[in-house]
Amino acid sequence: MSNALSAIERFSRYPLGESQSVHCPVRDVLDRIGDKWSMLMIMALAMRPHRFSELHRAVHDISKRMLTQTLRDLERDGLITRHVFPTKPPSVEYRLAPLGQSLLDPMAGLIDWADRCHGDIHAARARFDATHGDVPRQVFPARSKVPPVHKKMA
Amino acid sequence: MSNALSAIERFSRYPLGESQSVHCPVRDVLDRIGDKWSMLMIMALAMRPHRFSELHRAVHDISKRMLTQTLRDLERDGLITRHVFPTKPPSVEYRLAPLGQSLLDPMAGLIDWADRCHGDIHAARARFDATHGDVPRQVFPARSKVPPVHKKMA
DNA sequence: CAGAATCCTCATTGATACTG
DNA sequence: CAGTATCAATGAGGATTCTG
Repeated sequence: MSNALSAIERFSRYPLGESQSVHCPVRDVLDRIGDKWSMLMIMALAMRPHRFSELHRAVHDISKRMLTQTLRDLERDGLITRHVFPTKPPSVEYRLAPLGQSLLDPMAGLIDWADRCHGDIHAARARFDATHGDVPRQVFPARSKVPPVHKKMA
Repeated sequence: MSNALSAIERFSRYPLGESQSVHCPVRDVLDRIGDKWSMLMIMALAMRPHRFSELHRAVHDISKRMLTQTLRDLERDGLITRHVFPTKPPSVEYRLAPLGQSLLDPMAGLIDWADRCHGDIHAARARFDATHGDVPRQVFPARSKVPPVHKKMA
């Protein structure tokens, strides 16, 4: 539980700010799996190869548009591979590339953490909401300016 | 490199789709650290406590608005704590809560992965772009409909 | 200094219709 | 089936201004 610091410190040699994710590994990884669907895709494909529709059914609250785009980005980054079988109708299978496999362990660590801690998190959240429910942080009397009429009126 | 599957499978017992991040640990963790700044904050605070402005300088391409909001969310979830020193001018210090500490190891695993693999990823990306540069996926002749004039014309 | 409040823009996503 | 193309809506995030 302390070798984490080594990674943190190694990371901290980067500017940490302003880097356009070119040098900063944190932003790099977040841009890759931090989006809404990539990690779900990786998870599904970790079990076994899936066809397009299978993935759609597995996640089923993703739109076809985002499914296509997410898979395309993952393929582009070399995390998954795409195999087209020229049947009729066509059938396309996606599988985890070795690079994607190498991501499974780090991801599993994160999932384990989420599993262990989501209870504490929800508890903390409930506590926070109960405490700071009102009184946001400081109390600004909200000097009356203009009545909040704020409609763009097409 | 195989105990990852245990986590994956444990995860796969969840519906995987449609869950509003209430039951799905993957979405849970992504909603928490998958945003643009949370992980950076955790990293910075992993080294030592920081004051508001210190964090702003450390990241310095975050706006004060997002800095405030991100810190607030992290505090709400119990990952960091906030200590107000009633000096003049006020000074507020943020530190990692135990719950936040527990996240360091999983995060470090991810950072390590990013460090090791971003080279391969960029290579794969360049390869993909060179290959599929045009010819997106299938070749649709793009039946001429309307010229792509598509400006909202305020 | 450490935020809050307001406004506004653009990127991400969803919905729909179409195709080989 | 496995996408593509287009449009519409949402929401995250930035810029600015104000306060104790």
